[in-house]
Amino acid sequence: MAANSRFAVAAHVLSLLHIHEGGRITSEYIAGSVNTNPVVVRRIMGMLNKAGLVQTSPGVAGATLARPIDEITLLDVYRAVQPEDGSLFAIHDNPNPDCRVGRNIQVTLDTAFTRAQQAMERELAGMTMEEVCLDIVNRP
Amino acid sequence: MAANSRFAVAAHVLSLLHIHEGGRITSEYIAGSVNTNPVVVRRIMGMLNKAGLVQTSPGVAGATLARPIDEITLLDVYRAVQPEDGSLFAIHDNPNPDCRVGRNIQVTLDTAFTRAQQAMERELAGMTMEEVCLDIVNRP
DNA sequence: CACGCCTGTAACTATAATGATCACAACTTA
DNA sequence: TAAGTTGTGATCATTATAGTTACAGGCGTG
Repeated sequence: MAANSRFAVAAHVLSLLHIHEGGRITSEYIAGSVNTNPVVVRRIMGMLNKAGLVQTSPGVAGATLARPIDEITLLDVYRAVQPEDGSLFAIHDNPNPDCRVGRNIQVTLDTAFTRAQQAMERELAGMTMEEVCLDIVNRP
Repeated sequence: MAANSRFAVAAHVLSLLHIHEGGRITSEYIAGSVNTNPVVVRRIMGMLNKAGLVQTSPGVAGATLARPIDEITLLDVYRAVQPEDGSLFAIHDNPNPDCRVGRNIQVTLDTAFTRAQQAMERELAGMTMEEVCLDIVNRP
């Protein structure tokens, strides 16, 4: 469970909120669908709330989507639940500045890694939660 | 240090091997440039060896590139040092099969996540270690 | 208004990945 | 043979994540 499944859980939560729109589903109900603990759901809903994707109110069940479902991209969801600096790849610290490779490797790799990450993010930005929900309801 | 910097270290190692081609650099020398422990370097060289990117011999210093530097892509390097199943994003286990969302979320997200990962990998596949080395030596 | 339900959070635990380090067997070469 | 090197197992510290308990505070219905 060290792998980061928050992205997937967040997409799951948003799908449920959309499909049950109007109703009032509790974190306990959502947790039952995700198969996890209600607190985990509330934590992720908190991140989605901070990111402006949903609106929640303390004490009242049933968060609402803060935006039309077709205006929430997977990139929005991904970024909402990434607390770190958002870098997909890490670069080792303090390479030897007395070595030409050590001196320049960080800048060089940062450029390359950024390109790769942006390609991934462009793809995520091209998919919306509406498509995800449609795909879900069109399956048996 | 939980972030995975093996990809960056592997690129660093390959750059050193190319730039010092013909010479015999030890894992200790490489570790000095990377700023880590020689054992860490040897382990990563072992993965590069298994992936067919370098050739090493027990007891003898100075691994050699197993392929021309311009035929080693960053995707090759990335894959060489990813021991896991290679998935960029994790999906939570055992969602509730009695719920339409829980029943289908895994397949749906797997499709979307695969698309994003493939976009990233295509970008990595478009960059070679030759370009990385050129960029390094062209810097002060 | 009182009670019950729900959210938001802090605190703690368990698990896993990673990197650093020590130790040592096996191999190469001078 | 001796020195140096690789390959690898074992251990430890650090960190991220998820699961869980506990509880303060908000909300709404009776």
